[in-house]
Amino acid sequence: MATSNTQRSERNPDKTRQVILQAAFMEIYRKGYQGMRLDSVLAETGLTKGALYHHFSNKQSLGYAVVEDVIQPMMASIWEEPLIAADDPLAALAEVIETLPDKKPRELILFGCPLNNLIQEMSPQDSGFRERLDTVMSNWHATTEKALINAQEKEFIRADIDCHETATFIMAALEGCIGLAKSAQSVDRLRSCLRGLTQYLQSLEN
Amino acid sequence: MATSNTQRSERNPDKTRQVILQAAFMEIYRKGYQGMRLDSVLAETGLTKGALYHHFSNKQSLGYAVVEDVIQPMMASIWEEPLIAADDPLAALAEVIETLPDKKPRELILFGCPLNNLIQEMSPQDSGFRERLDTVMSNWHATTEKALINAQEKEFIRADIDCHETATFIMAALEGCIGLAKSAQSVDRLRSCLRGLTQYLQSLEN
DNA sequence: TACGTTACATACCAGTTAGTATGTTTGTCA
DNA sequence: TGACAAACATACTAACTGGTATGTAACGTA
Repeated sequence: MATSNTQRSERNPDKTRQVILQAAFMEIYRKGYQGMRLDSVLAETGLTKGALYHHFSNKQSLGYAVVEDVIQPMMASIWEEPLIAADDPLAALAEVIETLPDKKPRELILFGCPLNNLIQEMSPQDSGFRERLDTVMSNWHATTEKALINAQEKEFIRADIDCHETATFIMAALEGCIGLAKSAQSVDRLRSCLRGLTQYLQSLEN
Repeated sequence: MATSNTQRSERNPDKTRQVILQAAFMEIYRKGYQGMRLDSVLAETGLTKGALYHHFSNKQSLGYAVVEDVIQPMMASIWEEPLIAADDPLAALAEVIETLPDKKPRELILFGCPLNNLIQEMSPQDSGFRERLDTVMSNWHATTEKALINAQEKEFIRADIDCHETATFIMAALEGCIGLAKSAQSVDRLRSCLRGLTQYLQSLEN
């Protein structure tokens, strides 16, 4: 009964799994899925092949797990939580977008959006990735659309606006801004580009 | 003196180089630079290692050449030529954007934009790629900005618009739309998303 | 406390892939 | 026409990389 719960490293399979997932995520974020090397992931965690292949059946399933267990919750925490119960959903949306460069400016400019990176790389090549990534996109779209509908009901934005289509465009424009900043590797360029998006958001106002 | 100029395959180094470049471009377009295999390129062309390493010093320089000699001219032909001398630059811009899904719908949805793909994959990893891709982006931005300034001078769009920033946002939004369509693999979704962009363009009008 | 299972570690393998060394043919030019 | 360089082809290698086979220590459990 004397289980040492001091999160030390005696034996903790759940934590081990998370450690692998997190390291794999960072490697994929930096090098892409195809560029990610299992050996690099293991070197960073201090674990070995045995541990990795105990928790994941192969490289592909590790990649899938990164989408489902890392990227999906990450997107939810960034978007769902701030938007779900905001008084002014449009303002909340603009707030999230504008403060994005402040969170992790260096990583965001260097490596872009983890979700978008994987979509661009893997969607055409692997249907398993495509379906999982599409699910994350659908969830994101749903929360964005809900926020817009909510804002429309509260008459913050015009009644003639197609919330479904607008949500799609906002997502696209945002990913586009982040992606464009990557070629220039400049925070200023990111902010400048995002200003165009906030202007667009303003053009929706009632 | 009897050089058979019937473009047959006696010996034609320039053509050989172009054949390699074109095959490499398609492989990169489909699999990414890291996913592109020299053997696949050679298999498609019917050539061998000797030919490839005679024209290019290594994989990297082949990748660089694809950016400079294939992607750069491709972007120029799509953007510069239609916009450079249009009577109504804003309408011409909207025209290019709207007709984009009609050109190569299948490839565009499956594999996205060749330029954006390479930026997202290679900019963080290889400064040689980054600089060359940034040059292409700068040229594209210059022509877009010129079109906007031209439209502003002809009073097609409002005088208070920052053409530099707006050009950046248009590029970002367009790449975003194309990228988003990839996860859904749907032409409808691309068109729907582009409608948001054309709406934005309309909001610039005088 | 013996036993089986989980959670790893270690050692190794086979296929892939960029790159090289060398040979051969074609065109050019003195 | 003979020599020389350009334009390839062929054969090979070394390193990487995902995956496997096997061993072992921790943990729950009857």
